[in-house]
Amino acid sequence: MTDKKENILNAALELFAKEGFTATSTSKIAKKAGVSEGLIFRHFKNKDGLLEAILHEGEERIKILFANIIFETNAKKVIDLVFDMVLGIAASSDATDFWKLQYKIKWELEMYAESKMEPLELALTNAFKKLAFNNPEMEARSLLIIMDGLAMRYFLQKDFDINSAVNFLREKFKQ
Amino acid sequence: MTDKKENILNAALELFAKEGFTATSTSKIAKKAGVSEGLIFRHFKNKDGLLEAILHEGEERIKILFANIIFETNAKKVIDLVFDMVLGIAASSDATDFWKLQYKIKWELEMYAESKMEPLELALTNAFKKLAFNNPEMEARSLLIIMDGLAMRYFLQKDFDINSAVNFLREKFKQ
DNA sequence: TTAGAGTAAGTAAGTACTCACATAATAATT
DNA sequence: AATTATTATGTGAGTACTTACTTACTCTAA
Repeated sequence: MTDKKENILNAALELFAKEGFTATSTSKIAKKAGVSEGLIFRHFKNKDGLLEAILHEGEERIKILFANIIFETNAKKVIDLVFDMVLGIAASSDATDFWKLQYKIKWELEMYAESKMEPLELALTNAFKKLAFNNPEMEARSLLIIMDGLAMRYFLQKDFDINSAVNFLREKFKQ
Repeated sequence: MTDKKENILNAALELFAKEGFTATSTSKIAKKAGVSEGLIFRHFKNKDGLLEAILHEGEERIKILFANIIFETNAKKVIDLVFDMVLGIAASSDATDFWKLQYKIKWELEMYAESKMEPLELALTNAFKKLAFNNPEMEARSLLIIMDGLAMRYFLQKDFDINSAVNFLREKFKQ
């Protein structure tokens, strides 16, 4: 991958996350990346292709992030790691941009990729089963719903205290 | 309010909720509403003004919806009514469009109006206090976070079973 | 020498918005 | 009551500008 191609991907990620996909023009991306507008179309065919490339890179990233949780055998730790993941995203500004884009795209283009979350949901179900919860499937699903709620607040509500919210909810899943 | 003005508001609500604010052009709205494009600007000054008018109508609607919950004195019922509200939104297709817009706009324009939810959060805090929960503030906040998570899934995940999710989570807040 | 990386200057189709003008409803004045 | 003046509602054709995308071209490295 050439430098300029990477510049385009970085600039697009940042702008899409900040302004949204439709509101970000290819000329804005080119300017930010320091390249000619035509180069975007040389490398990615069209604007959709550029988004696809970013999302594809993202999938790899998500896989790696999830792998650490999925391969954990201690049930209690699995649940804890999911909460830690949220705090981890909030701690890294690079990860924040990336995850914000994931959510923004979900709302703007209405493409909820359930399959992406499936392995995590399965790992959680298994963990709750081990801990003898009497509805492990729903318990796992609920936890992921809560994650979405937390993410939403974190990204959109300026003064949101994610740490205290995460720690409180963590306790709710302990007994 | 004239018929044509109302047509514009309805068409815009539907299109904004479906396609997003930026992605919806004023010409599309005019066509759907069956009016000339110029009339939009006569009535609402500009595209932002049109959105503002829709959002303002929405605020009144939210106030009415919340009032029923806030004036409930039975603590257990307050919590139950919040869950009922979510199911109510899912049951009415008209309410669905309206609430979907609220969320879409949040993400697209990144304006999270915390103040809108404040009275509801207060009522919930009070309810949890009455029920002797030992962190009623966080309990209330968590419930609203969960509502956001539920809304997100309902609007974006096609096969999401909101009824079973709501009923399961309802139980979690009972003891 | 040939393919990929890169650019500047285009393109047609849209974008939000304006303006001159027509008509309908309301108010004021005879 | 009848006429006039004034506003509010509505339109169609236009505006300047932006949009995603193309094309013809140059440069560079293998």
